[in-house]
Amino acid sequence: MTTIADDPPDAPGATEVPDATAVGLNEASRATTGSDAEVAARLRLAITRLSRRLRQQVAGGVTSSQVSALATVERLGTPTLGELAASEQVQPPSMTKMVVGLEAAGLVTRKEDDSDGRIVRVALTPEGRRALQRSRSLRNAFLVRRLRRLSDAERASLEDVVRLLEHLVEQP
Amino acid sequence: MTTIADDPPDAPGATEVPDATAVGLNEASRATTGSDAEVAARLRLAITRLSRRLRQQVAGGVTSSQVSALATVERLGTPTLGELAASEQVQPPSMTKMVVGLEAAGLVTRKEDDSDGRIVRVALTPEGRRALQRSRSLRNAFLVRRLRRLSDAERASLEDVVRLLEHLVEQP
DNA sequence: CGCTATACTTAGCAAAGCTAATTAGAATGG
DNA sequence: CCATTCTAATTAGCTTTGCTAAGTATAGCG
Repeated sequence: MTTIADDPPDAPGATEVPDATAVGLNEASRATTGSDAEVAARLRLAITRLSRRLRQQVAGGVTSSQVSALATVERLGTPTLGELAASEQVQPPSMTKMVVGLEAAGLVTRKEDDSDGRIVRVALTPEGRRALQRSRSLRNAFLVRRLRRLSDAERASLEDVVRLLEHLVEQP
Repeated sequence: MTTIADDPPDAPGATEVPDATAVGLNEASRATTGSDAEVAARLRLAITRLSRRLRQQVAGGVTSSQVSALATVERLGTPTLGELAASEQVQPPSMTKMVVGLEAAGLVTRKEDDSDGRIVRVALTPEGRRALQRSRSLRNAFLVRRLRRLSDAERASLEDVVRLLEHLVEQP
């Protein structure tokens, strides 16, 4: 069961956004608003391509997915492999593979749980923590460079954008 | 452990508040963002995870990357393979492979250019066009459902968000 | 005509995901 | 207390999507 599949057949286009100008972006082009579906389509394509670009930035010998996993380990403390997989929204076997790689690279440790031998707990090594930080500065340089070229208004709303995307991801 | 004094105080995913209304958007004052680097880090993680989710939605027998390519072909008319690769920001060999797949699936045609035998032009077939539309409704349903759950303020700024992301992607 | 430049393809590899099946340990019921 | 069943992780094998390096074919130029 892929967490994602089904959903209510729902529902009418709860479309049109009344008060624009919410974020200080160019309110000129707002008139051309498309339907939810159209915005969704564009969002999807943009995400797909941007992600592609980011994935290629394999800086500091750590890949994008690895950084994501490391960041989640950091956030959760010493999660079980299953918790980690759930948090990253991948299947357990995928996370096993990822963690094996990270362990081989010396970035995390795996340790059987004391009270339950089935459980594997994952923790950051000092190297892992360093890699995470290095990645934060190094790899993000690419993005930061691009962010710099945005207009002031866009930059100003960036944090909101991020919040929105995070919110979108976190939904069940 | 520790040994690592200077860690950024908060982890990227640490916005542990998936509460819709809690995400207060806009307010010009928000321009006082965290550092560029920190916002960039969060943006990257959000993009990575969201893209992962979207990729899993392989609806209608067409994958996410295929849809992206089809959409670009539609947008460009009958691009050369090189133009298509550039537009999708992948290397030519990757696009060759992709197009071979799409052709095998009957979604595009490949045809040598009349005046230049080296050039291959790609065009949508009627099936390709249909697949694109089907995907737009089918696959986007997933996103649309999520978008519906956003707060009004978030929804209001969605189009700006998309514009910003598109802008980010398009940069050279 | 021969050389170079361009456009695409082939070959081979790697990352990151999946499902199905297996193994090992925990929990439970007769 | 053992057999069964459930749970957590792993193994095996596959797919998609990307890459680089090297090859092929055509164009264009001197």
